[in-house]
Amino acid sequence: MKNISIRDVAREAGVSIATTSRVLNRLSTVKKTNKIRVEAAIRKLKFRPNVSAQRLASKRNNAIGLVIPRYSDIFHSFYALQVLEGVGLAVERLRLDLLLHITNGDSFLNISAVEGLIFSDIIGNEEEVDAVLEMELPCVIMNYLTKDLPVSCVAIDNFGSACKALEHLIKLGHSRIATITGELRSQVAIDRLNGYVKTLERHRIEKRQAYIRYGDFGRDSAVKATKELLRLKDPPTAIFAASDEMAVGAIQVCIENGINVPRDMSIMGFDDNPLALGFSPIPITTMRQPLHKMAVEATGILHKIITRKIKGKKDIVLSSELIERSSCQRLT
Amino acid sequence: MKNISIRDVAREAGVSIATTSRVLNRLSTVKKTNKIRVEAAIRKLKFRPNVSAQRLASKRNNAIGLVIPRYSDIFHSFYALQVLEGVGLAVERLRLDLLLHITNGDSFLNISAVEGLIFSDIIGNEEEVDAVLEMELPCVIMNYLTKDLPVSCVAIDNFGSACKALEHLIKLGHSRIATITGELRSQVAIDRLNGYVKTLERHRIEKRQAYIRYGDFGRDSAVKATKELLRLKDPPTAIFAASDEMAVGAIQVCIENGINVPRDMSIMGFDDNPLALGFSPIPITTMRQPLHKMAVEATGILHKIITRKIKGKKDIVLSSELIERSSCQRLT
DNA sequence: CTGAAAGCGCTAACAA
DNA sequence: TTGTTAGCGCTTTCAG
Repeated sequence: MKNISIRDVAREAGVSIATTSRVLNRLSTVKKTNKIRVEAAIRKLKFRPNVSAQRLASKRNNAIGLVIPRYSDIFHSFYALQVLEGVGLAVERLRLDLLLHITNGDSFLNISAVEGLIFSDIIGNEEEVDAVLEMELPCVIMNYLTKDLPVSCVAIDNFGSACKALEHLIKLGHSRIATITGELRSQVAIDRLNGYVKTLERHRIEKRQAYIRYGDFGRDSAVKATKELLRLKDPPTAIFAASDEMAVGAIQVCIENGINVPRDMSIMGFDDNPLALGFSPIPITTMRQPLHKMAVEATGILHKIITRKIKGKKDIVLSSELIERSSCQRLT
Repeated sequence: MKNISIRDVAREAGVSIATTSRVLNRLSTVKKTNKIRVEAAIRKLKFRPNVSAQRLASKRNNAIGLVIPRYSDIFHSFYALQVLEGVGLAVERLRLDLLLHITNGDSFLNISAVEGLIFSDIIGNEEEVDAVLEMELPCVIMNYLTKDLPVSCVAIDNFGSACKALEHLIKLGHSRIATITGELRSQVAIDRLNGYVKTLERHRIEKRQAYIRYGDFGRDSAVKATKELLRLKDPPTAIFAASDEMAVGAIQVCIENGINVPRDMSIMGFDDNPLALGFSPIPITTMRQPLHKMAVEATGILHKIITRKIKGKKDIVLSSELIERSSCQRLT
């Protein structure tokens, strides 16, 4: 039993290969009766076009690559998952194939297998990005804005989001507001910290060095930081944690120390990460990042670049949304 | 600037196309000097073979597909992530392309784009599995054992793992052991429950219906179940939770109720899921499932089937490992 | 609206 | 060890 090809379908339908190809490609220049006959033949023969041949002949390949850096714990990251899901959904709608490439930078995706690339993050993949750019392969970078590189970016406004978060806390009457930062080697964490600082300045609220504690997005670092904050002679009345995981840690420490959240301490998270929120004793007020949307947008832009509906660089910045739950309260 | 092809390389190197192809494919029948010249030409021209042409000509395509069901929260699942990471790693080592297909069953992966398929789970993809089997496309199913289907399976011995867990608790002197099950529509949850039941029987320990509480793998369900357990006139001294998430919930409830874990209550988890364990106030004793290994094995088997190093069905069952931490204690 | 035919870039006999 | 050449299965002019 050999594989059936377009030839067999053409013969079965009593038309030429060209006509068969036309109905395959939905070209409208086919007489209705012929179209029907071809479609019947396809069904009868269970014909599936050979994508490699299609790609070779058409010089299109209808596939994009998603490259994800291989950190040690990238796969414990809510971020990676949302990206994957968003891109996965988008490619399905766009009817593109998705080639997944998880790399620490030492291997490369075979470039001719895709028409474009999405980098879920630039960190750890700088070289590959450069290489791709040099080959003029369409590409978009997520979660990072660059003015220097001629490449489209889709990112979240972490600075603005942190500002929004702080505004909320201030509006609730807080002025003794601490923050637990994320891993400051990441731009994301820096932006969130800057948002914290700038908003305090804007409101002429005194900044205290002791209120800035350095975390790493993980729960343990927040546990440590929160304990330190509670030991302060003049402890804060609110904590802005740069991640929900850290917010959960902070809440747990407060509870263990008999401090009621939110009555005695307002705690705000960041991410709206259900993985973390599920473990919180009380619902956390947080900033919801449109990660999923970011991924969908990135895929859409890439597709438009590939199909030449966009030329040049196109950046998108998405903003986060305040999700009020019950871990923050008006200062009484 | 047109794309450079093998032709250009051959001309540049002063050899034939065939020879060029040979060095591309690492066929050892090429004279060293020619090999070097070709390699130099490739580098000079920055030549990258066109994979579609290679695939069309060779009838191999060096790509496999991973199909992941699109549950509403598949992407909050530790399971999906471990699978993805494991398969991702394996394909990189095997130098295969990975096509990712996240589906709720209504769309299909273009079969000619891959040489084989891995199903991360059979649930929700029964039809696609059947279709694939019918086309005789190599395929392996993860996390599910079937004797009925002529298809290779790689799964974890959930029954045996649960038995091991119970043995541990019993060895610690417990006999009033409760369990909080997973979502019983899944085979995994059923197997774990059966392991619980069978081990109690084997040790002639009285089974009480009240000690079996039905959860859904999620924290909330365990919170509810644990509260019920604590209200019992004759509460258990140990709880075997079918997931770490549930174990965390159970521990939190105990602590809230002034019950010391592990002194007054031993709690055992399942999964060794760092996402959950990080939120636990105390380190959880649990069963570590080799999910990552399962994914790597599945990829390996698929590759062997494709390359005909294996014929027929080949199943692998992996067992879990007891990870002793501090949420369980000898009954005093 | 249709068909013949020329490739797409590469692999793999086969012959040398 | 090498080169010649016939396809792989499809798309796409181009002429009808």
